[in-house]
Amino acid sequence: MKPISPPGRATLKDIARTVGVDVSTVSKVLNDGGISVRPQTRQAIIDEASRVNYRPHALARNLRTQRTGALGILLPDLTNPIYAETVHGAMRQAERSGYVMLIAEVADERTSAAAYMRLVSERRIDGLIIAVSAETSEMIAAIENNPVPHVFVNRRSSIGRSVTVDDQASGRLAAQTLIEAGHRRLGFIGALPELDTSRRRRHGFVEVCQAAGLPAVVEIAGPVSRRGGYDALHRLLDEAQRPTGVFAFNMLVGIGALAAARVRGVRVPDDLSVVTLDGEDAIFTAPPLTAIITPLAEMGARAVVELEAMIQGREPQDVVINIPPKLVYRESVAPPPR
Amino acid sequence: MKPISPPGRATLKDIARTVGVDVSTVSKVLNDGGISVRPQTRQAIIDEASRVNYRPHALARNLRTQRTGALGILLPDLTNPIYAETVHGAMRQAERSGYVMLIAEVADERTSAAAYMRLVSERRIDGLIIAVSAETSEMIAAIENNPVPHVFVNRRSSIGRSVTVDDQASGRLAAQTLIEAGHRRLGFIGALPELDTSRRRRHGFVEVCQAAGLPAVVEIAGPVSRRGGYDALHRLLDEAQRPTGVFAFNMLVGIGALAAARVRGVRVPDDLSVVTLDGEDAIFTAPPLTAIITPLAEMGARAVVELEAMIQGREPQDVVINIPPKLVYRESVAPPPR
DNA sequence: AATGATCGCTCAAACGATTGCTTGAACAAA
DNA sequence: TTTGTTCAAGCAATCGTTTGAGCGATCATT
Repeated sequence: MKPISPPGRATLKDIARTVGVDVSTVSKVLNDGGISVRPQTRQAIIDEASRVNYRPHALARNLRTQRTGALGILLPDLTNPIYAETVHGAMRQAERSGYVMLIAEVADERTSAAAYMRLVSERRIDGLIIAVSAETSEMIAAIENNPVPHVFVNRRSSIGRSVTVDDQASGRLAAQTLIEAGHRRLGFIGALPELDTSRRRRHGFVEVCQAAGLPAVVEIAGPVSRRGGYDALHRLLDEAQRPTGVFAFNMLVGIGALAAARVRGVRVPDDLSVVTLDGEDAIFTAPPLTAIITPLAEMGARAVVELEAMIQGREPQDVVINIPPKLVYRESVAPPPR
Repeated sequence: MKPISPPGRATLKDIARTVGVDVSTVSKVLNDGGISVRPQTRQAIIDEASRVNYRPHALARNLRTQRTGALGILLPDLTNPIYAETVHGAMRQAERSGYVMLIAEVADERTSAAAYMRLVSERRIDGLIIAVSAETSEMIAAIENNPVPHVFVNRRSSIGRSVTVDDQASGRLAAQTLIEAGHRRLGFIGALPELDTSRRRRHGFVEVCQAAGLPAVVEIAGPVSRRGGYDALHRLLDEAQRPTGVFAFNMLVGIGALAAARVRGVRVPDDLSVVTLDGEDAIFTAPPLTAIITPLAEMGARAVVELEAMIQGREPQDVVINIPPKLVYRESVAPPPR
C-alpha cells in the first residue's frame, strides 16, 4: 500500500487541511511563533506533522525570509589537505548551526570574482569564507558592490577581517626547537611571492635567532610547492655557511626539501635537521617530519562562528585563535653534525 | 555616489518597470522562452539587465521550477584524500553544468539517513552521490520513501546504481607486477568487513596467481586503516610460508604495513615488496610506495554526469569506468631475497 | 468588409513558506 | 445590556520567478 502523501513531501497546506486549520496557524505552531493556540489544536498539528514526516521546504522558507541558511567558502583546491581540513572544521560548525556549506574551488585567481558573484548574487548565501588571495580588483569590486558578511581564513586582507593563528609564535617555536637541539646556523624557506603568513613566521623565527645571538639566518623563498621546497633547499645547501637546521614554510615545502636532501646525499636528521608546519600528514615522509601543527579545523570552525555573529549584525572583527602552536616531535630533528 | 539600485540585487520587476514592460516579458526574453518579442524591446530588456547587472534569484527560480540546481554528496570524511579527490572531480563537472554541490560528512554511519533527509527533503537537492556504505535499514527506508536520483561511487549497493572502476583488473595488475619482479609467494591484505571493492581486487589478484601456478595466496584482512594494515602485516610475517610480496587493499593499509615491516626489521623492498592502491600521495612514504592509481576524480565527475542523465529522466545504470588501472613504479617493489 | 491568423505582449496563478493585521467569539467589567 | 479585552485562529500580502492562457492590434486573405 502506497502512502497517500509521500512522506517528507507534505506541505503546510496538507497539514492544515487534514487538521482543519489555516496554514498560518500550522506555521506558527511549528515555528514556536509567539501566538496563543489551544493546546489540543497545537497537539493535533504537531501529531499530524510528525505523522506525515513533515519537513519544511527550505527554498520556500528562504525565499520568504530572505536568508538561505547557506554559507560559502572560496578556496583554491580541495585536494590540498590544508584546505580540506579547513573545510572540514567549517562544515562541522556549520552543521551545528543548521547551515549548509557551498564550496567553490577557484583554481585560477582571475575567476574568483565570478565565483563570488555566483554564490552571493545568485545563490544568495548568508556569509562567505574566503581562503584564496582575494586582492584582485575585480574581487574587490565584487565584494564592494555586493557586500555579504565575509571573513578571511589564515590570511589577511585589506578588504575584510580574518581568522588567523599566531604565526609569529610558530616561527619562534621552530627556532627554539632547532636551537635547543644545538644548531647554530639556521635557515628559513619561505613563500614566494611572500604571503602574510610566511612573513610572520619568518619574523618570529628570526627574532628568536637574533635574541640567541646566532649569526644571520639564511632566508630563501620559493613557490609554495614541493618543487619550490626542493629548489630552495638546493640553494640553501649551496650557501657558503650552509645551515644545519632549517624551518620550512609548510608541509609541501618541507617535503620538497626532504627530497632535495636525499638527492644531495645529505642525511636527515644526521646532517640536516628540518622543522615544518601544517604537517598532520607529514608522519609518513621519510624520515617523518617534525612539525608544528596548525589548528586548521579550528580556524574553519571559528570562521563560521564569526560569520554567524556578523549575520546577526555584530561588527566584523579580526580573530587570532589563541591556541599556542604545538610541536610534534618526529624524526627530522637531531643535534647538528660535529 | 552610491548606485541607486545596488547592482546584482535587481529583480525582474525592476527591469520591467524601467523598460516599461511586464515582468513575464522580461523573464521570457532573458530565458529565451519561446515567445516573439520585438527586437527593440528585446534589446532594451537585455541592455537594462546588463546595466543593473541582473542576476536571477536562484531561490525564487528554484521554488517555481521545483529544481534546485544542487547536487549532494554523502561521504565519511573530507580530510581523507580519497574523498577529497572524488569531490574535487564531482565539483568540476557539477560546475560545468551549473550545479552546486552540497557536501555532507557522515562520520557515523547511523546518522546517514538523517543527513539524507536533510539534503533531500529539506534542501531538495536534485540528485545525490553516495560514498558511504549505505545499507542501514534507516537509509534504505529514507531512500525508498523519499526517492531522488542517486548514484553510488566506488562501491556497489543493492539500493542503487554505481560508478566504479575495474577493481579486478587492479588486482590482476598488482599480481602481475609482483610476479614479474620474481616473487613466488604472494600475500593480499584486504578490508574487514570485506568491501565489495576489496573482494574484487582480491579475486583479480588470486586469479593471476593461480594462472601462474603459484602456491596459495596468503589472504589477510583488517579494518581499513593504518592500524589495520599494521596488524595485518604482522600476521602475514608470522605465517610459516611468509610471502615476499604483498598487495595492500589501499594506501592507508599499505602505509600501516610499511610501519609494521619497519618495526619487525623487515626491509622494504629488500626483504619484502609492497604494492598498494589509491596512492597518489604515497610518494612520500619511506620508501615511496609502488601503487596502482585509481581515477577518483574521474569517478566523481562521471557520477555527476550520470546524475544529470537521471534527472533528465534516463534510467539509472551501472557504470564501470573503463580506464585501465595504471601502475606507478616507485621504490617498494624489488626482486625477492634469495 | 468580415474573418482568421499572427504578433507582441500582459494577466494571473502558481511554487511553499512567513507574518502583520483582522476578526469572531467568549468572557469580564461596568 | 453594553463595552472593552483577550483568546484562537483566519486572511491576505509577500518573497522573485516561471509559464500557460488570454487579448488587443495589425496584417493578410477571401
